[in-house]
Amino acid sequence: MKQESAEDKTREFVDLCHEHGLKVTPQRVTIYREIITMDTHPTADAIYQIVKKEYPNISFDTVNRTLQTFADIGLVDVMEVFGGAKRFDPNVDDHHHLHCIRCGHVIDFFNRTYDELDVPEEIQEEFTVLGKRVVLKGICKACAA
Amino acid sequence: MKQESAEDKTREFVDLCHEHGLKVTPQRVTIYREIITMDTHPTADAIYQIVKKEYPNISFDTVNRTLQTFADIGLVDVMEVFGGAKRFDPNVDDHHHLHCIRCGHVIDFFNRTYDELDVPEEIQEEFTVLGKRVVLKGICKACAA
DNA sequence: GTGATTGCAAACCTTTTGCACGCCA
DNA sequence: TGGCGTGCAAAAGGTTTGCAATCAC
Repeated sequence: MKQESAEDKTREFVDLCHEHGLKVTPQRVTIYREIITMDTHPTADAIYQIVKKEYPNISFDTVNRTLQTFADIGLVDVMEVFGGAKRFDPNVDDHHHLHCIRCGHVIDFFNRTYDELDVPEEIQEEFTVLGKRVVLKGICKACAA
Repeated sequence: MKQESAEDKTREFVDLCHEHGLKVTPQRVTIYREIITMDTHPTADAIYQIVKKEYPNISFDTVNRTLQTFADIGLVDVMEVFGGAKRFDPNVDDHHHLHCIRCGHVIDFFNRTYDELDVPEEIQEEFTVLGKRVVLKGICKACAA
């Protein structure tokens, strides 16, 4: 979790685009700048609604396609959801999820022990593990009340 | 994992329906009998295609609504998916998932250590944990080849 | 200049809703 | 018999696709 200035972030973004042969368009920059400040798991439409304020002419398709592109280059994750619209996770650092089965919300949490979970030999033989996540299912405080 | 005869299973199902005030209809019995034999994570449509063979007049809606009903009474789980159609998990025992980011398939696996993972105090204070699952993200053997 | 990207529209897929009929309890 | 459950049809919601115009390199 290092602090970076907005310019650093933008430079990083430009580099990443070039690495993957992607053009740096104002639409992509705007979307990028919006999502990196989010700590929720927005749908494409939610991002579209926010980006539209700064860039009124942008189309939903551009936002949606850009998010797919960002997912392809590892800039965002596509989240596991339980029905409904696809959600994107701007936080690609190791983290875990609390999933409230009542309201459906997914809350991020961090836990070093879970990050360092051992993967059994027999699974590593059959499957190349790239990341791991613990999902806790239950009832959040708001819903319990 | 105890073995049970088909009649045992059906009796169990009838009991469960009565417990929840649900009527035992031939459609529900047929769907139930089909899904308990599955070890995959079918979509509603996949189940519809299979059930239709045995019960040609059944409608997709009935299958879909029945699956929701089954999910409500804990007979199946609604799976977390990464876009696309909702998937149902007929296996409600504790288990974990391998998620192949290339083909999108999700493979079940069982692991006692993961089942017994400790949940940190500070989370239990904020969140009533009902279940836990480890999701390993990576590349499956078929896709690696 | 040229190929990637955008914006628009239509198509597609899945899920949800409303309603009349039928069947289980 | 009463009310839940079913089947059909339409609507809604989200994603994908095709194409012409535009823009970054």
